[in-house]
Amino acid sequence: MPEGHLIHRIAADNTALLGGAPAGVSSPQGRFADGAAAVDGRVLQRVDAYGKHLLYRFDGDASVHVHLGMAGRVLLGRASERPRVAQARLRLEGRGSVVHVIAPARCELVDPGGVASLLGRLGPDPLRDDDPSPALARIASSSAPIGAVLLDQSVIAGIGNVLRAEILFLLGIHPSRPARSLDEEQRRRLWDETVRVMRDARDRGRIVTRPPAGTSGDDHEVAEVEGRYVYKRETCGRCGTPVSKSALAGRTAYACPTCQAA
DNA sequence: GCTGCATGATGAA
DNA sequence: TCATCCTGCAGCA
Repeated sequence: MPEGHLIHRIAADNTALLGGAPAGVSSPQGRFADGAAAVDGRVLQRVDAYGKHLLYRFDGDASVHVHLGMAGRVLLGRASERPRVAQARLRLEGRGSVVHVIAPARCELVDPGGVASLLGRLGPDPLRDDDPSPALARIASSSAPIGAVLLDQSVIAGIGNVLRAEILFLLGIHPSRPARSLDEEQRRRLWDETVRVMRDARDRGRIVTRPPAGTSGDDHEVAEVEGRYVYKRETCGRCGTPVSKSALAGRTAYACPTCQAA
């Protein structure tokens, strides 16, 4: 269930493990057998991340495009370990390491034209040092709620439901506010905060927006919620007001009625 | 055991 | 806006 920060982390890890060497490519589960056979044995140059998309770039202008959706996962390990081989849609092995891609929503072979059309559908990626101006222009002119605009991957690539909730909280902006009601300063801060939060999340491997208060529970789930202000919380992590939930762009949007101006 | 939801996206209506 | 696909899992019977 990865947002952009984890996709970038996965890309960097996969490149470090498998990049620059011939890769054994297969589809143990079978549904990507043809695509895997087409690049099996070729050199895997590197793995790139664009928003929530992964591109495994092979010699010969062939790439494997992976999108994990909500259920997908990527497992990394030594070639000897790793039990879940049978259900992997995509398996890559090289230099003593193995990568398993489990349950992706998308896994397909693409040529340079396919890569170009994919990238053409994505807005600037806060983790790629892209120029934010196209995204800020879209926000400035959109009458849709800012909470819906932030999930639109053609505006900004890589934001998911957790980041949307937490970034808007940090800015004190309610998700149902029309995007174009943000002033220039708010739009600039929105991009800057997004870059900051996503870089931090990529480096940590998880989204933490709320500084830890005391030393409490060792329960992982509890700790996860404690690191956030509103996402999936009952009460605001800053002021204690009950968090409000609403549907925006088909997903549950979380907000604090006190800290986030409507 | 079954249902529905989830850190996602698409295509039809 | 809805149905659908990818899977796992919490909640319920």
